[in-house]
Amino acid sequence: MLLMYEFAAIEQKWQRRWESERLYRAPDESGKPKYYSMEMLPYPSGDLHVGHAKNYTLGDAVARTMRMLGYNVLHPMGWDAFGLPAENAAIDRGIDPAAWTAENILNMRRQIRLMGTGYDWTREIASCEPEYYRWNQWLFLQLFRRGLAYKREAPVNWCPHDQTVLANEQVVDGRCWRCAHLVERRNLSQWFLRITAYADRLLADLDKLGGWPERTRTMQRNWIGRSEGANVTFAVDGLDESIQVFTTRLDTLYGVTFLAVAPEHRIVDSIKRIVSADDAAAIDAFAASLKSKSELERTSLMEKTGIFTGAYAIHPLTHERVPIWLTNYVLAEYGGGAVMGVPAHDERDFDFAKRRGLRVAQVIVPHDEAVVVPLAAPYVEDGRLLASEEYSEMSSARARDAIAERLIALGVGAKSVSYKLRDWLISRQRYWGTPIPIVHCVACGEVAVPEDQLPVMLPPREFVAGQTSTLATIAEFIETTCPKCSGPARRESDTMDTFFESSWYYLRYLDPHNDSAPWDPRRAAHWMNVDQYIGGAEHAVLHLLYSRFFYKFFHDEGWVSGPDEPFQRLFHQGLLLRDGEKMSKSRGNVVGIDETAERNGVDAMRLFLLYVTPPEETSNWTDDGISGRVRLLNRIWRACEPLSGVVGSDRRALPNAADPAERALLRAVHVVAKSATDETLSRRFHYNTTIAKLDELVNLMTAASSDAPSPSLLYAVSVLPILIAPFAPHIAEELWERYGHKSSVHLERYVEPDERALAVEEITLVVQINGKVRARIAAPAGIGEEAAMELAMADSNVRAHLDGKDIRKAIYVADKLLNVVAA
RNA sequence: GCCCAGAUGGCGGAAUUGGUAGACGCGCUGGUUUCAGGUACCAGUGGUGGCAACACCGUGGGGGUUCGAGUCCCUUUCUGGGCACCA
Repeated sequence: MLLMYEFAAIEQKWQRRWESERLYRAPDESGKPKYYSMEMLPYPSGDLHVGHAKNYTLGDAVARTMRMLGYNVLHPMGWDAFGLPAENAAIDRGIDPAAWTAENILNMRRQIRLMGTGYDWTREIASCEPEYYRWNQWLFLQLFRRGLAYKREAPVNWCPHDQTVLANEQVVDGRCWRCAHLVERRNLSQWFLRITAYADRLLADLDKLGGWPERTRTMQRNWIGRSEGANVTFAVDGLDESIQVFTTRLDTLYGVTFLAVAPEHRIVDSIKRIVSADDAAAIDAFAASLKSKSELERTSLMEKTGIFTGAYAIHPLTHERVPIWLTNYVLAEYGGGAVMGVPAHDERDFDFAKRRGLRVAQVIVPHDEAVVVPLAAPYVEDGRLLASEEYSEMSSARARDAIAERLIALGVGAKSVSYKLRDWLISRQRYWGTPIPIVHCVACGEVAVPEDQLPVMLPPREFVAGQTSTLATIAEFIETTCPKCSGPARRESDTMDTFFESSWYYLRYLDPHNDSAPWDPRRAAHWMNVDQYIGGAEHAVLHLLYSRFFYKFFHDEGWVSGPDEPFQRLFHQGLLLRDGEKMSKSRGNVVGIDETAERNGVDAMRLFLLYVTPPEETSNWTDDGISGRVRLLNRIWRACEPLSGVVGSDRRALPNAADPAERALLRAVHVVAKSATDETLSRRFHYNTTIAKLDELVNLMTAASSDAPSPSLLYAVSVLPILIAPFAPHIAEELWERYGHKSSVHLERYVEPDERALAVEEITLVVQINGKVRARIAAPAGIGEEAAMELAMADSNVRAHLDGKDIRKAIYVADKLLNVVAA
């Protein structure tokens, strides 16, 4: 009978024991250096599949290796438990979202344990629990107190399917990030967080984040979108009011032939009063036609349109009259919602001017051109100014400064910086979320719920299948009294964007049961920052930006200390596909955790996920692929288990060996140890190469097995469980126990790579002639150039290729290569 | 359109700093063992030629630097991702 590794019983046995012994608990006090390692917390949607396992297995391997390298590792897990899927399930089926969520958490916690992960479950959190969202509300109140949370009416993104507004970051290609329906534009009064107040710091501090993927930093940079330029004030002819435009190209100011204004601009109402009734009617009609269109529809999807208002602005320097147009392509929310139209030097203005027959006035020419020729396309580069009064002949760069000075002196301009980043809209017109702790009083206005009245509990409600509703419909929740004046008042009926909860949960893990503060700053001082954060790249401008904003706020408030960035190192794992396709229920190609654990075992699954590609790459689940890892585990079992009575702690000292095969075996052990250590400490996490080296080791062990095992084989067998513990924790633990050890292999120190064992005595000397390999000769390590040349010349193939040629020179790379240059 | 990352056997990948291209695994081919086997063991497996020794070709295409290039430079094609009227 072949000896087979009976994974099912063994894996269960150890998962139970780890749990009952709380093996992975991270004490707040320890003599060891701390290491905070975390994966993005999951939404409890139902079932986990092997795609989730790829993420958690990587994080687990990292945490386990760091623990075995001597760190006090904090590796927590929790649940991002508020959100729309639960509410939608509740509406579909007429059930309670809390119950649905609790059931899913139960199942997913079981599945995460089934993966053999080593989390500190004593720190588990769920964001839908009052103990958690109470602090969510508390943090909101602190933001409110500082003026960083405010309510205002603004054009916002409305998803007609999900029946709620969305943050800018949650609109992807003009569509709702969750349900992919086209987003509409609505003017609504909503709660915002003033993330723009932190725009400069969020941008500048990206440079500190050397441990982040460059592409993620670039995405955040682009999202924040800082532009340096100037504001210019254009008076409106016939009005006391003016229009301010933002431009980065002040050097083109003399090329302005029109002003383009968003139909939402404040000036429009005033303009209607000074133009003809026909013009006013046309303005209204144009504004109405764009009113509900989203930014995407108005800009990317539509051609440029616009109407002349009938009014004129006055150019601040030339005092010429400039027609004011309303257009679809000017964004109301950026740069003041008005643009100076310079068709000669801007693609968009050129396009619009051509369509509407507006004048094109060239004022910049390339430095090497003397004359103005009719433009077939706008000239958008810097150059030399023309037709610009005293600024003519200046370079663009100098003119920008000179014109800015003049405008400032005249009081009609100022240098200015604009950002694409907009304030974070956090109101959601949905039930299953954190209630915003504000009361609207007729007399007092917006009043914060006093902190001692937190949490504002999410009221229970009946869900009837097919029926949507929000907190606004629950009268006993809405109707209240004002905390200030005790007069009649109404509670805020919106709940918070769930990204609010996930912007600070990494701090709650540090102090999950604290009922007087969201966390103790001393704990934060000890554990922060997160040393390694692992999660998907899809959060690059969502969670990862919001969290940075929150953390900077906390830092300013003195609640956290040290660097004002939460995540020192970030790693994005790649997707996991199934046979080249995305896993999804509708395709029916989802590989579940349970069935995989049952068929192949968890250790095999973990090894496969780490082995198939480097972790940042998209990888592909195949049933054939995992069988290779099942085979590896069986080979490990057969190499080690029969010797379990022979090996014990006395076999763990590195033996001396003279025999080349034994030396190779010892070396293979330490090659694995070095690889695992290096891949972890370098944060490259390419455990695929570590496991390939493990394959080589096991191949050597299989070849070396005999009735009289050598000291080197016994050594390899005795330390193998330590080597594989981070990757295949169950089989490692089982072998360890069978060797007679009383405590867990996961409490052992990892095998320290030994230079003596890694040293090679014999090398392969590669002999090249003119760069082509002509011989490979075994040679002792440390051989000198002369001796190497002698060996090479003794080789018949080398001599044949050198026949009749003069040796010009030789390049010798120690212990590797000798290249003879000859002609 | 702009920005970023890639392209290596039938497949996933290895080669971290210019120095043996294809480690390791999957698949495939042949064999051994077994009453039996999707899960064992052994051997082979980039292409062409050759009994072999060996030779030539080979890391998307083209060019270059170098004694030597998957790796560096220029250019080009394709793939993936992000941004996309931000004035």
